[in-house]
Amino acid sequence: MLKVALTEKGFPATTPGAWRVEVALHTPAHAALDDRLSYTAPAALPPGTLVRVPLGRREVLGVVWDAVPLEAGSSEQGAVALKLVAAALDDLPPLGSAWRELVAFAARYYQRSLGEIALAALPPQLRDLSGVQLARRLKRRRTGSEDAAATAAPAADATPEQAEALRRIEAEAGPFLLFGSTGSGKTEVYLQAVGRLLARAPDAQALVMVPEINLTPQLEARFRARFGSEAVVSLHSGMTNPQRLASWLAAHAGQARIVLGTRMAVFASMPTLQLIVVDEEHDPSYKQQEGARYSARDLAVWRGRNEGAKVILGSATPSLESWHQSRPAEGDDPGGRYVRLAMPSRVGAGALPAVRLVDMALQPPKTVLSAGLLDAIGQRIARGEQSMVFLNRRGYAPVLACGDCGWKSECPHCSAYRVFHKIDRTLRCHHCGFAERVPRACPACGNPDIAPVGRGTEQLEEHLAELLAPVHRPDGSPVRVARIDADSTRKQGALESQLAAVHAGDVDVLVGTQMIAKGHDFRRITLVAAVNPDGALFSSDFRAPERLFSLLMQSAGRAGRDAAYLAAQGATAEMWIQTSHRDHPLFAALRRHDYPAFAQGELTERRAAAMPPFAYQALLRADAKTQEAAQAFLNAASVAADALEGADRVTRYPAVPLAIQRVANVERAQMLVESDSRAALQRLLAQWQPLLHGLRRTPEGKGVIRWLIDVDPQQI
DNA sequence: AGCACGCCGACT
DNA sequence: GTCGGCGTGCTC
Repeated sequence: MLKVALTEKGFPATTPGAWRVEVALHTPAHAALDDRLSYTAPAALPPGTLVRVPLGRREVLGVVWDAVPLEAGSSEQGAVALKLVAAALDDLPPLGSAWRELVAFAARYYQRSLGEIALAALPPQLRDLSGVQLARRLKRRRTGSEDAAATAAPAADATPEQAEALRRIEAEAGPFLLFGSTGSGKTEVYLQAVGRLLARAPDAQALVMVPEINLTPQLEARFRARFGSEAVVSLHSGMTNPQRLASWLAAHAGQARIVLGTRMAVFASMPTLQLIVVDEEHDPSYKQQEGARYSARDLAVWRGRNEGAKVILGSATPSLESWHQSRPAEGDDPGGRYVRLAMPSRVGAGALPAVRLVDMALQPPKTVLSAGLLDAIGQRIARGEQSMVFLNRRGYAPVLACGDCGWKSECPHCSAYRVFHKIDRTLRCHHCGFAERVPRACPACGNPDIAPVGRGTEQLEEHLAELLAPVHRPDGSPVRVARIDADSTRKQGALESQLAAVHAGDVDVLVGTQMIAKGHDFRRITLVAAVNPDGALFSSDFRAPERLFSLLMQSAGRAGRDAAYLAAQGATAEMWIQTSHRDHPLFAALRRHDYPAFAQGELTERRAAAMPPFAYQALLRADAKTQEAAQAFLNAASVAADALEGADRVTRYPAVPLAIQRVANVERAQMLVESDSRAALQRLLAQWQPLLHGLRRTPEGKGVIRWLIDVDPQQI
């Protein structure tokens, strides 16, 4: 550590080091500060070196971006007296140019500061570890990992479809969209693509991303079994800081051949990266929803092209962006930039489930579970099979209301209702977290008769247990209903143990939110039901149908995963959907498990309405003390943008309140900004940034708490 | 973002 | 009389 003999503190700034270094620091985007600050150093620090530098009264971690020699005696445009770099972490190899290019691109594209992205991409522990501690950590890593080179298990035989996909991945440049139905063995393609790479190139690295932390353990198990434990590390926010640091160091040093992780892993330093896999590429979780709002999937494609690494995007229901980008050439249309690889067949799984639509308009009013569905679940239980029931609403009931005076359980801090949780007798706001004990009587009029309105997973669980009480399992024992959602899995390890109970057959009916729709492979589930999916059909968010279709397809994929089991049971897998809109075209495509037809319909509409992927969008959002202040800021920003070059190519819509306009006593508004040219949109946003800083000082900026730009927003 | 400085209410 | 509320301003 500190091989460059860095000068003691208090060294006079008038006799600085011989070099001026530009350092990227975590300075927030809306602080009107440059994203690189200049310091002096007695030696040339190579770009990518991690340094500690003084900033105000504290000392922070930064990344050297550039170093230039200082002319002896020249007073360096004289403006600011430069401080000295306090320390360089030069035991660590500098971050490579490819990594810095990725960070720089992400900062530019998503309108954030360089240092914010750079520092967010580094393991948090680097920030507070001293050089000595870091050196010790590096040494431990090196000594601990010499053995166990290849305990690799042999690959399974590829099906003809898998073999063809692999052949094209080898032969063509990509990026590839691997369009494989649930159960088609996409993971096996990833495994073999990685396997071939590692066998061919002795030091190559591969990055494999999944949308959720919950999905990493099973993926990790498969990769470790195939390639040996030493080759594989994980990177996700569920790890402890020391674990994350260890994984990050192993990837940075090139020791880890395979990095598995969630969206943050797209920024992993991997000096010999040659393959990137983005599994379930359509999943909205790849878009970061706070801080720097980057899309890890889009960055993966950019990174792959920039570093010459192959990119595989995999999904059974691709995002419409990726689907459109992978369209084949036709007539005048040269086609998209991605190569589409289709794997329609399921491997070792039963036929896709039959989709049954229950017309809720024909059911008695207030029916939660139709008699037909209940009966079907009962039959499965009697045969020892399992069922899964989805409802995308946590808690017991979304609202508690007084029948006398009309009081409802509004959150005092948000424009939303507090959800009734029966288990701990609380009213909880799902937006700001405000929780109170359920009142005994109506707080407004004293009426003791207050009642839950609507239903959530807690109530559905209770309801199902009651209705199914007369049914018995094959051995005569009573029915067991379980629930998995964000509430039931709050404790560490709770999800794992609950999933294990389902696998062990201790559960007959599993109730849950979309959490259970993703990835988990249950062998004995033969029936899946969506109780009330209608909300998304007529949502104001144009992406809602796309998300619903994908969720229902994914859910359907949970049923009948094991062909041998289905055959032995003499069962057929079923997906039940309760809806009041059974003629909706979405369901027609779903019935046939026909994603291409669904996508074509949606894309036709999107093209006609000039919406993504035929237009490029960004949101300017403002948070303020009052809704008027938030909107005034946005409108002033819009007026200011008129003067910018190329403003005529970018449409700015009126400022509107967010769907939930107040959260934790902060009023929120946004403005949609749209163009048919990504470059034009980018140019405008880049020029807009300084104007927005300036606006904070004007009367229109009064009361504005913060503002932010969301490029390629997921939710509008 | 931190972390200061700076001017007004309830307590060791 | 102080401890501390968070409003405003600065960081090479």
